[in-house]
Amino acid sequence: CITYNSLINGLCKLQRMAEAEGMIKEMVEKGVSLSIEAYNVLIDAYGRAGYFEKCFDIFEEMQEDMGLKPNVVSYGSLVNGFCKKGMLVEAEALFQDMVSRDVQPNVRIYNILIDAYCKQGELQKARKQVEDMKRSGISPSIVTYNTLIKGLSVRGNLTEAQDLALRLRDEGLSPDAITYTILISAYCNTSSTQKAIELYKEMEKLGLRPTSSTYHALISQMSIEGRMQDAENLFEEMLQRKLLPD
RNA sequence: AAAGCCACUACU
Repeated sequence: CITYNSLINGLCKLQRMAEAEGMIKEMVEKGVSLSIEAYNVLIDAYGRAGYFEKCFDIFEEMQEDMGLKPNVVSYGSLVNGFCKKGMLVEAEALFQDMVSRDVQPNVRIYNILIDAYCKQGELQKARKQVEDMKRSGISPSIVTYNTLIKGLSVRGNLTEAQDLALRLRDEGLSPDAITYTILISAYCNTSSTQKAIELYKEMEKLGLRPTSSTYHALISQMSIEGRMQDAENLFEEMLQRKLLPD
């Protein structure tokens, strides 16, 4: 099962979807039972490529051939495909369709929608989606917060982004390396270098591992400011951590 | 060792 999945997944990632699909057809003909995961990776790959018709075909095929009902991952994959192409109307419609079929949403599919709203600059809709999610009994995850924090940062609302980063603790969550990297990059981009450095230190204190993009943001900002020694020190530190410069 | 190896967030 895992081997089939990784094989199909590998083919999909290599954009050899026709082969992946052919393999599935062959398996169906031989009467080999296919997992829902195998179908889902196919939906994901076609969705990312924008072949939405194909996705709907697969939704039907999986039911007809294997009696598999699409689950939240099947829907999530296609909703994500729509969202990444900016097709929010279709994404919302599909989400509603899923709910009407009694497939329970989870935090991840909400996050997909929330991210799409943020990327379109629809912060109000994003927040509303978070409220809807909470009301239906689903708690936000750190990804939910990171998504909102990024959305706010991009629109220059760093104050609120920073505030959210504090408030996520009220939900029993802890910021992760991505939370810090988003904020550090945002502060660097607005030349609030001191603030960025403070966050970097805080991150260290919490034992969160900076990534190469965390360093990249700090080092390039320091270079811009002519703080070559600081930049070099950070560069050394990055190398010591076996992170490659990007 | 166990887990994980089907969809979500920074950078790419």
